[in-house]
Amino acid sequence: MMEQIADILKKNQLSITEGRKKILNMFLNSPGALAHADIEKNTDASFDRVTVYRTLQTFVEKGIIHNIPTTDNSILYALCKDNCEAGHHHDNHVHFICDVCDKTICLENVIIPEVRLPKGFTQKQTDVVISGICNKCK
Amino acid sequence: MMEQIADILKKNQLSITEGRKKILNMFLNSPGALAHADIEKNTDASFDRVTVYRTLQTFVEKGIIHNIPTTDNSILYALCKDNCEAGHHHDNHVHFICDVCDKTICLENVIIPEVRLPKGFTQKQTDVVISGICNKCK
DNA sequence: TATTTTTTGCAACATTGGTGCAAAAATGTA
DNA sequence: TACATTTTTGCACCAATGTTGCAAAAAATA
Repeated sequence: MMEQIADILKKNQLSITEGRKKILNMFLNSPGALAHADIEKNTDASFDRVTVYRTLQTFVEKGIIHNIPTTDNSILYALCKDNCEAGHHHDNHVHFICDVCDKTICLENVIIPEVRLPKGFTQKQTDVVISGICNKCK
Repeated sequence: MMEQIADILKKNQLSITEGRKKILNMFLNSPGALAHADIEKNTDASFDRVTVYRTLQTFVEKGIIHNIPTTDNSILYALCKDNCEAGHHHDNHVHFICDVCDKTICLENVIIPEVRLPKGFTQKQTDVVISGICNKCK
């Protein structure tokens, strides 16, 4: 398991450090998305706040994680699937926020439908955020 | 015009104050969404920061405005159309964020296509945020 | 107009995010 | 393994954003 994590870091030309391994491990073991606070408040590993910020930034740049739009002023991060590359996210799945457990889940299999924009608009990225009740809370 | 504004406030059982009138007016005259900072940095009206926060909160609660999901840690607000009621938003249009002018536009006529969720998920609200280049910047 | 209720502004605080720099850790090389 | 180089980390400090309590001011009500 820890081998797999080191591999991911190596593949992305990142130094293998305790912090990065532990944070990446959190994502691999999390069913949903994580906020900065979730990582900082992790009990069995304490990093400096700044380290967490920088690690998350690095992971986003490398295409290991992506961030998810939210209606409050928080930033959520989730693991990218294999088709994300450094500096280029292909993030075409739906994000689901559960009103009960408050978790955000990437619905990898739900593809975003095509949206036809009015004339003159050029479309680059489309984010779909659906809220409701998830399969575990119903 | 100012009459219309007072009416909206009255209809929502809100005291009619200078601050609320001016902030609501900004929304009525804005083609797109507004951030807290846009309102605070408004030149011809200066309110206390706290007043702006509280006014926006109140407007969201009353269903006058709604907030739009973003991938950064900002909150965007936009006017609700008539079918929003207090505590109950029906916000089924697409939001467009222009990468050039950085404005957010509600595309009222672009209806969100139906998304089929996996079994067990109940859908309440769907937000679609598309980024790219708007019709004015192209 | 007078009284009651609501809203505002101020001060103080909490949280979140960013920067520069020296110490520490990781990497590459002999 | 030991060393030099590069990268990352932690600390101190700063800036922006958001919140709360409370007295003064404004709006609604009688």
